[in-house]
Amino acid sequence: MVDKKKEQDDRFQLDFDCWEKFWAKQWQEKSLYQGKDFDKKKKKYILVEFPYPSGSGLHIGHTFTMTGADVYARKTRMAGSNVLFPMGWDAFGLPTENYAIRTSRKPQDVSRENTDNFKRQMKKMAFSFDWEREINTTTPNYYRWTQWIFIQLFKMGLAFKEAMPINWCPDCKIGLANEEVVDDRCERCGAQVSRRKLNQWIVKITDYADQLIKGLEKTDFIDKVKAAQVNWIGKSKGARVKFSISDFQSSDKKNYLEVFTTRPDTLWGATFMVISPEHSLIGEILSFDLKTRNKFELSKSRIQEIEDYIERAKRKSDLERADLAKEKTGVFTGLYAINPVNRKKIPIWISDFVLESYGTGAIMAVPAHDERDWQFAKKFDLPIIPVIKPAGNWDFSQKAYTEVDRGRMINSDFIDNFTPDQAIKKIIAFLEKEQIGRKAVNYHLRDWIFSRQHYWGEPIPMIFCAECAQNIKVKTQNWKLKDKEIFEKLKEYATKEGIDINILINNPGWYPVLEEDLPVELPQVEKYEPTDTGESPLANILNWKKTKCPCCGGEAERETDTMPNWAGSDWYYLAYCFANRLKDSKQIKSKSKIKSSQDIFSENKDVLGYWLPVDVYIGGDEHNTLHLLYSRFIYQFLYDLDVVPKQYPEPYYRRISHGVILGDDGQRMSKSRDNVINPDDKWQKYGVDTLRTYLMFMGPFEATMVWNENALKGVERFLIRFSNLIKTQAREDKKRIDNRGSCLVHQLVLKVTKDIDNFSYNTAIAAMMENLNTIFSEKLILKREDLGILIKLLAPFAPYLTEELWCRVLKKPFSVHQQSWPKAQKKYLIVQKNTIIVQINGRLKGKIDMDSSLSMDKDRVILIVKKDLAVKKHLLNQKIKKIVFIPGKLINFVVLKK
RNA sequence: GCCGCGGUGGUGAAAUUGGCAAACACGCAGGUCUCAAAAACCUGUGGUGGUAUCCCCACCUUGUGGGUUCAAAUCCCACCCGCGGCACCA
Repeated sequence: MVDKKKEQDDRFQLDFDCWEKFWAKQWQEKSLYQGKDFDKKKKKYILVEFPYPSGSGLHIGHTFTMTGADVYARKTRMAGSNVLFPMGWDAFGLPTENYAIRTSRKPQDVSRENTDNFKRQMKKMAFSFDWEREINTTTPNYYRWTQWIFIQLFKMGLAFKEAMPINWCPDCKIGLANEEVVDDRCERCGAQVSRRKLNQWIVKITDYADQLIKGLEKTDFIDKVKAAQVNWIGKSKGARVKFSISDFQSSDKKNYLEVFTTRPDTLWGATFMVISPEHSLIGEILSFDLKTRNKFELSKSRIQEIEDYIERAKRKSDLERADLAKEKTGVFTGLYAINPVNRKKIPIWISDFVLESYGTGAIMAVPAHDERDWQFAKKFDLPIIPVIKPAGNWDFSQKAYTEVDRGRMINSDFIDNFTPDQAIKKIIAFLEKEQIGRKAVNYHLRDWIFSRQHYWGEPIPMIFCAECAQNIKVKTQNWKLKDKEIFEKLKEYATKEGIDINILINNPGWYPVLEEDLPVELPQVEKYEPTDTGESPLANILNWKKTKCPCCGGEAERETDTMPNWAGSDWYYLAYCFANRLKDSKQIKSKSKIKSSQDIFSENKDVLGYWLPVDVYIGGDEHNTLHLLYSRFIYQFLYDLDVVPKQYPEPYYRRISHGVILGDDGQRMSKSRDNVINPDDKWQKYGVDTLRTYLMFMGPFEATMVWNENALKGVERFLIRFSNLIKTQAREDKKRIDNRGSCLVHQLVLKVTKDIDNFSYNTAIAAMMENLNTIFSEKLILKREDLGILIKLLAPFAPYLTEELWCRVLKKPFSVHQQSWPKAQKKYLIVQKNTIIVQINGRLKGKIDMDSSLSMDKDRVILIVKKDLAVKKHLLNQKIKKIVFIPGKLINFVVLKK
């Protein structure tokens, strides 16, 4: 043991083990890093995504990201801001539940252990989080408000239950959101996803699609993130157009097909229509009686063909259906539609390239001007009628012409000769006037499936009363039979709870849990195994499930689904602002009855107003379209509810993407590849400061980087040299000091400050290394105060070492992390000498150092240059045509080429 | 296909308001120290060629090909490649 220690000392010369323990204790006792509500200093809310505390502990990626955030937070704090830099736990989730099932333990216990481990590691890494504000999404005091938000969504008509074909993972036994399915496989376990129809809570995020796009304007997200979100929402502008169906009326008296198109200008070119295999019209067709079948020439074999096609489409996976390379398939329905602009009869086909979930599930096909329609027309020999004349020659039998900004309309009646752009405006006006269509927009964004059939999540705080449901359904179906008593009761309830009665009618039997009864706590259970029936394990806990109807008082049942993982992280950045008040929300609850308006957000509007918005949000690209979009949506919703401050409609101002660290083989780290870097091993071997500084030196903060242990040793060398400099010069006899040292140090202050502000940590460290090299090679002696400045500049990166050097070597007062960030002093920034670059025809021929005042004067520079031996020879026998002079920088002689 | 980002030594990279390409670090080579090794320190290190084995000089070099300019890694045009996201979205 002793030998090992000694060996380490000899080898590293950094006694990090000793200081880390010592200073960690000091910091803990003094709690240096608290953000102070309402402090007069400028506030800065610096947020890094909170982790899911998995069993394997903090991995190197977390360490990297959080170090980056911590450096920024530490520097900002030293520079005089009141910094809020909090941390918490996004602890609901499947891995914990699965682990708990495997080991027959409680998820609560497993989660607590993981959280403790993460926290220990973060403290070791010296992340300057404000631990007073720690939050955990799985504590009832926290998810009480996650549930409250859900209830508000319901009350505003943005949450409803509906039978939805969902992506079902047979391994996890859980319904997945579209976002959780990657290439037709479960994002988590990789199992092939199948489709199931289940009753699911749906949140209407699509209602906020426009607002979510528009809100981006106000933020300072990097382009990549903005683009990803806009792309994900996928807004298209166009028109909805009604095509009547020839000789047909559906059971609900509809005799038309409505389509969405972005190209209403090409309406005259529509030669057929296509509906999705899930379209409701198909059900009608298949249930035709014999007479009707004959009318539409629907022979037995044709009906069979349609049935087969639909059956095949059902079995196809989304991936197969989306395969662009495959040939178009389809089947004719026997029905015809009437093109509303030219009264032409066009056939209606079924094909799986039309998606039920986008637009109206039906399209008008314009094969001359749409690639897919063209392919379909070619396959089934349907007519291709051009309605735009391209600028040049175009062979429509070879390819569709899809441009909008060039060409002229033809074959199109009153819009002939217009450009497609102009034609779109004309035709929309026409459609609206004739009431056969209207301007419309569509989004790729789908509504958010909010139900999960698992134990370890927030219970959805809803109650279902079968009795009420039955009554409401009867009532709405047959208004005359309305039961006055039930209606009055419903009305009374609706008024008391502030819910629009129509919402209750649209969701028969569903009521939110009374807000004063929140949280709906997860019951302690024996078994967490998910069931194969599509029901949550909570469904088996009968005494928990059983409750009273908030409306009629009769027997009712709780919703047993839980919320998705994203729910808790939707508002966590708000929770940090009032984390201390979250802790005693139990007390608030017991305080008589709270009014429904007294939610925790409204109550804390002042403190939210102080801290919001998040100034810098650091996180991974994988959350750009999911977490970031969901949480912006929830914030916008709360904003519209008027429970958060009105000053700024977005939660986050700036978004920074962090990079990824690959294993030393250049591959993504994974256990199977055995290339995982464990931060614990590294700090034990090299110390926390070396690890932190290395992580920041590896490359640009947002880049993908490869782990290189040798480079880490290089950083270690730098820290050793740095501490040697401070140690030797702290005791140095200070007689030989000149200004050169101070000039270098103050220039470094400028550089490091700017670089940290731009998250350009690698160049900040490079500059410090360069500075150190210069000090050594020029054998400069630094003033004590300059040594102090160097320590402060390094402090955000290497907090332990710099504290040691500051307090114990320079003997300055504790703590370096509470010192003010150095400012570059003008008197040290005045440059005495300039290097003039001498070029001939733009090629470097020499450099001449001269007094900076001289270097600004063209004639004098020319004189000096012409005298300089090294340069002079290049100018002999040359005819100078022109001289380009940049004062203080460069002189370029343009000479005639021989 | 669409959107976004990128392509610079042996490696990670720096330089992006046009003005010294390769800072800083790794690696490598040589040296000092040592019985030896490690560590540490010092020196060198883009390529090709030239009476180049010493300083020296010329030319070439930032994915490819053009262009603008006194001057281009940086600006413009065309193309190639890589990464990430979306994708039969009407």
